[in-house]
Amino acid sequence: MSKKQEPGAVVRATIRDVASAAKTGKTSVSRYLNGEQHLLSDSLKERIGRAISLLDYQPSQMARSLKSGQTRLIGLILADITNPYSVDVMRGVEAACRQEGLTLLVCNTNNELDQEKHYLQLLSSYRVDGIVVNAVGMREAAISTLQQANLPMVLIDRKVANFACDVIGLKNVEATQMMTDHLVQQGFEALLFVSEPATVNTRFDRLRTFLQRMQQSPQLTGEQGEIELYNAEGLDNLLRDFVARHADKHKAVMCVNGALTLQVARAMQRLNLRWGPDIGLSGFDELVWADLAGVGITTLKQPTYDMGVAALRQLVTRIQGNSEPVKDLEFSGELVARGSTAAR
Amino acid sequence: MSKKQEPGAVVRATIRDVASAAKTGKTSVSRYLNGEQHLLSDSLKERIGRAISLLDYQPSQMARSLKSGQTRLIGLILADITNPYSVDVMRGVEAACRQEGLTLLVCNTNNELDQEKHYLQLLSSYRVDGIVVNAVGMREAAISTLQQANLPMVLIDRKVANFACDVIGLKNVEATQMMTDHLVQQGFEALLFVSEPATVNTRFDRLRTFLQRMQQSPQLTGEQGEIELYNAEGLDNLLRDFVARHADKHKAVMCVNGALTLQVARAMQRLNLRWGPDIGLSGFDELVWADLAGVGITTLKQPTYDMGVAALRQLVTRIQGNSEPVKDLEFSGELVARGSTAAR
DNA sequence: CTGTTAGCGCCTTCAC
DNA sequence: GTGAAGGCGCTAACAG
Repeated sequence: MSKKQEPGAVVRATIRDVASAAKTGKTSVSRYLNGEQHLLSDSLKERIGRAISLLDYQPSQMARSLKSGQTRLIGLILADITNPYSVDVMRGVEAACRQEGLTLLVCNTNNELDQEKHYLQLLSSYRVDGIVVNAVGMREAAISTLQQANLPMVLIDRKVANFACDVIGLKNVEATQMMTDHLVQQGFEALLFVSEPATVNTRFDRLRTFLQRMQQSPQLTGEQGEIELYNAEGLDNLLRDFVARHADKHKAVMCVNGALTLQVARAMQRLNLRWGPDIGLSGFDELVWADLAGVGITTLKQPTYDMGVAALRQLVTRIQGNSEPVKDLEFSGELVARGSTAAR
Repeated sequence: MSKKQEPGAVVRATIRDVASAAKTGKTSVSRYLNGEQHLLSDSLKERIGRAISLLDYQPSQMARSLKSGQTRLIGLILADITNPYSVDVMRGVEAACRQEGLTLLVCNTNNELDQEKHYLQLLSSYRVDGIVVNAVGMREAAISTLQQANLPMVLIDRKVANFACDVIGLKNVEATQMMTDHLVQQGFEALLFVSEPATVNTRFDRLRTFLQRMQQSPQLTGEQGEIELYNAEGLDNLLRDFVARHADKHKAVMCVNGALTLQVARAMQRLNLRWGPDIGLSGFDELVWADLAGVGITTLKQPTYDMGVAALRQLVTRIQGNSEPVKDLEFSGELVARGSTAAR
């Protein structure tokens, strides 16, 4: 009698089927599969090989991992896969995985905490060897529960409060100073730092550094604006107001990340403000289209690929038992000056 | 004696540990976990709950799936996660998964056949319930082996030769005609269709349709150029040559996909050709920056999100046992006319 | 209400 | 060279 067959549950040959088809025991098949073929006689190898391809047999990783406790799987949790930054980092992680013989599984949390929790749970319950996380928020406990679970983890870009974990990120202070100084040197007198709500430390660090730096030049104006990414009207108002209040000064806007730079550029277009001639514009994160938009948009490029590689390497050392104190691995960014911040 | 502990293999409490900590049997714990709590006495529930949180117990999905044969997991294989098209589709797939209570695992093949094979194997061996695939190439057998394995699959955008499978894609003929007609109506007389090598049917279909359509207007010139995505020099030459040979005509370039549109825009910038004033430019796939680049770039927008949703829904019907003949689900695109194809 | 038992598919001693 | 037996963590009869 055939065994219970739920719809969608696919019938697969098992090692036992192969064994009986090859008129041998499971052990020999297992040996055949695990590179111990030198222990088998030629005729047996032959029979097993034939049986495998006949039955289209594929060993169940599920069962294998259950036995071994190891999966050679790495999880990558991304807060927003729409963000080119994330994708670029991912490519680094991926390349490093390949080199280590690990397989990468990617999960997108869509900036939702629920999803983050869900995927963290899932990956953990599937016993991945480690997880690289670009967290949604910084004060969330979801992630912490897994720390106890002793599952190796590495954070990317964003830290999580009360969670001791290696973090790979940008030298935010240095980068923000570079960018601020650049704008000042180019002759801008009133600067607006636009950020999404500072729910992650990265945004906060950049803002803080910007404000500190501006305090060193009292003759200049440094302002901040906070805006939700897709609040177009609010952004228009923010910019309009900023421009109006500094009609007689050279003005520039600095965006906390690439996603926001896009929105600000759109807003400027709506307001008939040309970046370059009319107003300065710069933003964190490189954009593939930065050269194509008007006179070009100045960006602060992060070594995303290298950061991804570094994240995975660090994770691997943890997986291998490295128990040094956690550390921050910070990378320097590079200012790519373009027409949007040309000297006045 | 503690059991053998490889580095990186994490110690986890098992259901047995919980059972003994709660002074009960595994079954009760299992029941507790699987929502059959009404069968348990309050005191037992209490004890089990305490034991679970004390030991920080997390059930092993590996073992669970091994038992049930079901994973509620869906795999998504993307040829190029760098491509916004793919990411947009993915968001649709993801949303639909969530609605169905499925979990999505994403794999990026980086346009490498090896990787595609690897991930196909992997997902299959982990017994995912189904796979959505954006294949690397169209004449590859790797994917076909899994067909026999009876694993539900749906293809996105690209077909695979000799592989009977549902395909979700664009109405390429209709879309190409729309775009071609648009360029003709706008007064362009010499059109160049630029494509990456036609290793996937989508590119081929679009090219074919373009050429057919151009034959209907013998007074116009329709040419084609094939170029590798990152061959900048070759692309420059291609464009330069095209422009030179049609010095006296209104010229336009049509790009087979979004990634190529970006490269062509860059090339035009290098050659000091302004899209709009100097030469027409249009491309398949919407681009977030299409409005920001000069006078704007005309695109053919695909309903990517809806396509992702449709792909998953179709996959789910297959998982549930739907055995209708395979079908092509084709979606209409939308021409978004911008300054780059303004009438001459 | 609760516990015992028998596998899911695989790998790994251990014995022949 | 080869195979039988036990167990990885879990669920689902089947008894009490």
